[in-house]
Amino acid sequence: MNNITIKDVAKETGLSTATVSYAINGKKSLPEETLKIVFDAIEKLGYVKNYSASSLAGNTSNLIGVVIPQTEPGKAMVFENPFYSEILSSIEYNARQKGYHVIVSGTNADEKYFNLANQRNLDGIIIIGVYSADFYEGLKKSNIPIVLVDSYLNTHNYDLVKLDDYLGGYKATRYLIDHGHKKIAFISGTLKEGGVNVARFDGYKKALEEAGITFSQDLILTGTIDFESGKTLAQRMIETMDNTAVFCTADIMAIGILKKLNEMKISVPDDMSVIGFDNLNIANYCTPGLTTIGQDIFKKGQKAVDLLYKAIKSDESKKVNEIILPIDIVERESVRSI
Amino acid sequence: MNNITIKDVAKETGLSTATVSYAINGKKSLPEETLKIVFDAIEKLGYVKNYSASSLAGNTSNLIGVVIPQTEPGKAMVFENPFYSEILSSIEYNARQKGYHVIVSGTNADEKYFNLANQRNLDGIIIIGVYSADFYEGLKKSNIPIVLVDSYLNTHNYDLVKLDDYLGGYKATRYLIDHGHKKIAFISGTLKEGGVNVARFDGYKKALEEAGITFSQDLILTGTIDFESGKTLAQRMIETMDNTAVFCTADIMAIGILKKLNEMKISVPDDMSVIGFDNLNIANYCTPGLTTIGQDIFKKGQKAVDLLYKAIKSDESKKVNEIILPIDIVERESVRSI
DNA sequence: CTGAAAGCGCTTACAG
DNA sequence: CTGAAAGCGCTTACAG
Repeated sequence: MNNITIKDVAKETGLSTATVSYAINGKKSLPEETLKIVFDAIEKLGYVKNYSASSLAGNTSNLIGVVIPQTEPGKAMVFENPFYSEILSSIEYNARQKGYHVIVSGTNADEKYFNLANQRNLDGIIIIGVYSADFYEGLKKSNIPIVLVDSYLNTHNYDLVKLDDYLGGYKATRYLIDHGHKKIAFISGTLKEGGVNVARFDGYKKALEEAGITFSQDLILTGTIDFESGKTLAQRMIETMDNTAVFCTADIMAIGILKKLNEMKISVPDDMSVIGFDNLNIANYCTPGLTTIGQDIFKKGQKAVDLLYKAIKSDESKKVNEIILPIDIVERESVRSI
Repeated sequence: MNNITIKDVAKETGLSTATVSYAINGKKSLPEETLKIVFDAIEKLGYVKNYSASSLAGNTSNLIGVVIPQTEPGKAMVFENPFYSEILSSIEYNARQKGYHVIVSGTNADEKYFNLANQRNLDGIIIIGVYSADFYEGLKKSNIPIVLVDSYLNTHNYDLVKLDDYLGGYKATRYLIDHGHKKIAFISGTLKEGGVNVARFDGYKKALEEAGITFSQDLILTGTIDFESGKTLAQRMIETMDNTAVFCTADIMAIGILKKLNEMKISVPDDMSVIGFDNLNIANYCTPGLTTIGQDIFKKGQKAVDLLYKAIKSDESKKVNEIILPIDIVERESVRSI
């Protein structure tokens, strides 16, 4: 308590608090000498900036918010899908390198989030996934820089980073076709407008069409993006289809499929080929290893932070940046040729 | 921008900012009428509290910090072990219910963390795992309430929540013994003083002793708590021991063991029985399902928040609280009788 | 190149 | 029961 403040540094150096502040924030170019004096004193006294004060006075909080979808409104366990913990980890790391702290909040992503943004005077927000129109409207009221991750819904012209999901869907399906499969099921989370699943679905259909395979709605199954839903849909798949392969748009669901098939004594890949999407760590952990469409989640987080940082720093220049990260097939053991 | 402030509310209601503040914070008991007037105005104007200002003026930030161990100093990917994302999720959720936001930071848990605590004026800190003496020293300087999770190193008398790790180690080993195993390997992360592994190790030895089985150092292997290390140690285990079962003190490592054994064509549980610790989601995802010592991670996070909240609110009354959560065996398919 | 001073939006003794 | 006012620790025009 009774902390070292900028005043103490001023006293110690014989300079004014203004000069100390200028030195710390590098907003005015001060002579080398002055800088050294200030930084020496800071070092000596062990001064650290009080962000509450700085945020109040200057309207920069060095705090960024990350919005992550929740399975159910108001619930915990935002991280049941490891994709989110992996990307959050990357965001936190990259933000830290730039001097920002991260507030994750399971706040229902509705108008309410706008409150958090104001209460904490967030410098920027990274939004992962797709939300209701209300949510974006609410945020629009503030002028906080925003970066969208994995969203095709961008009526507000925010910066965004995503994958070529269409290509991913295409490649996954094509990979199965190249391995001789013709009856290929498609399992995913809800086909929500603006979400990644729709794009992946389109890629799936394109690959089918290109190979002269007739698309059938009977091979399509959707649920929620979690392990249990994967299990449930796997069972339904076995009961209602005679497919030889399945493309599942989320590894966490694909793992559920693997598990259920194993329980049903259906061998992967001997009796059924499975390909996922994400290349989560668990795709590597499970047995058989899951062949999947790999994305670089660390880089995704990094790019999101980079874009946000630029937007925060440059206020103006509202040209929209869109970064599309590459995807690749990661071959493991869950697909076989027939 | 140009936000609604307490002043606007004061103007709207014809009261002073002091009264509005009192109403919001409920620190003085105001007449029902006044409260209603204030809250109606707040509702009408859409006022939200500016936490920066509140933190500056009042020294309560409604912000809590969570310290999570890092595999390597300064690195990202704090969440390679899903245990951390699971407990963080619980902490965030429970903190939110009480009106707190959470800052996770991969800050190296050294003296530096003290800076974060000051910069952000944290109301409290939850520390998961065991750190260097420096770290605790640094924190001691502030008077911020702290709750330790999974630590036996408590020279500073902080509140803490943990498991009966000794009992867990005992039960796991006993379970294997009851299934006819006598040569039981022990695999864990570093046996760091004050950490959970030491306690689990003691439980392991106790069970052995009780069953009249001679302890052998040759059956002990330690590494880092991650998937890859699990794989590596599994190989070493197979090459150097003739055990029939292994107790691994972390599911994430046990999953690595399962994977490597599968690669080596050693069947679990036919050729080798494996029991883990944690009951992570992935213990359920993998095949065969991992039998493990289950802990309630959600509750662990919840209790940590509860203790912290009490400590924040009650300033005084420095009696140390210690909560020990129960553990249980979760039976799946990775252990067989011999 | 540097400083005096106002102000950011709250909280809280203190007075009435 | 309510209000005037000081103060928390910064930042930033403005002046010199």
